[in-house]
Amino acid sequence: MNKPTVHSPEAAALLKLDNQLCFPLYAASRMFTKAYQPLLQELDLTYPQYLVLLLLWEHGERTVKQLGEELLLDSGTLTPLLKRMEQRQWLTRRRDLRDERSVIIGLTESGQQLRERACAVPAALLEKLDMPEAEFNQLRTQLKHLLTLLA
Amino acid sequence: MNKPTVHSPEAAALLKLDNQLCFPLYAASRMFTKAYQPLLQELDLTYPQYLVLLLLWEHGERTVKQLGEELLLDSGTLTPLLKRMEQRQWLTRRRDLRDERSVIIGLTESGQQLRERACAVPAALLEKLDMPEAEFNQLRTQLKHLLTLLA
DNA sequence: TTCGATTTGATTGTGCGCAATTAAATTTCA
DNA sequence: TGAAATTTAATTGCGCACAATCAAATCGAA
Repeated sequence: MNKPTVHSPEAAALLKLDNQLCFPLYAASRMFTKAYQPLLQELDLTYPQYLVLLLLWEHGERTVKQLGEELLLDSGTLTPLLKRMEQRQWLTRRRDLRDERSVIIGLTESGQQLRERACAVPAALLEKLDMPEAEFNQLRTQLKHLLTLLA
Repeated sequence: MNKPTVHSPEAAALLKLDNQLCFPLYAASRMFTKAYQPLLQELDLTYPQYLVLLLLWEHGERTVKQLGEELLLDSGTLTPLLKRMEQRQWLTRRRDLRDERSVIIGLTESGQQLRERACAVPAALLEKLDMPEAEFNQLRTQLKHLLTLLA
């Protein structure tokens, strides 16, 4: 089996945007976030901030480390993001008394209440997408599998 | 048909990260870019810069507008990115003499030559992924379809 | 117990990504 | 033709995203 080279037709084909997996992934991810934007703007949230709230609504308090593991984001991204959310009084940041290295993120009253306004967001996006449920579920499953290959 | 509310089980389920399509898309996109990173670093390229070069290698000269349409990026992203690539002498920027509003992006000699080193990148990523070709192709097709729904 | 290794977050610096605005060139059409 | 509308980039400002580094707390083995 010969390896493709720059001179081989295979290598040239692989260098075309149209044959790649990563580009539609990259573009669709940005377009999806853009589809969220008008809905999230009403809540004064960005998409990554919304993701943090999803986890807090679902699980209650989380350490920065846990949020990072679940969202695949590091402290260089999360620390300033969480500080902005703290300033807006949606969440609180405090050191774990049993292990002062950890910072525990919790919801404020406003943060809890935001959930009621956010509950309309996923359904609105589903409607925007207008994708058959079977296709949606299959794509979600495949993306989760891809993620296990990459993470 | 009742609309889901925050109190309904459906709405609560939709607010879980695990049931969403956008999050695995968002996470997989970032992890994919991270998988490219060590390979692109050898070429002194970021992933979006690599995308620009893919188009220039494939099509030759492109205006900023064309690059923006093909990559779904706007001038606020492309202009500084292209200026950095110009500084590194991979491409040239010049006004279209027939329409001074347009800026034409072309490859330098170094930019052309970079193609030979980049041709190994897609195959290396495929190997890293180690995904059956059928699954790869199906996922790519579905993501392209998703992109048409979103773009 | 103590000191080296590990864990955890914070900080710094660079590069996107995008909304909003501006400015210049071109096109349109009255 | 000439003013208004449109097109195209550039600029500005803000928020991620992440590599690299640092500092503090904790853990663990000798």
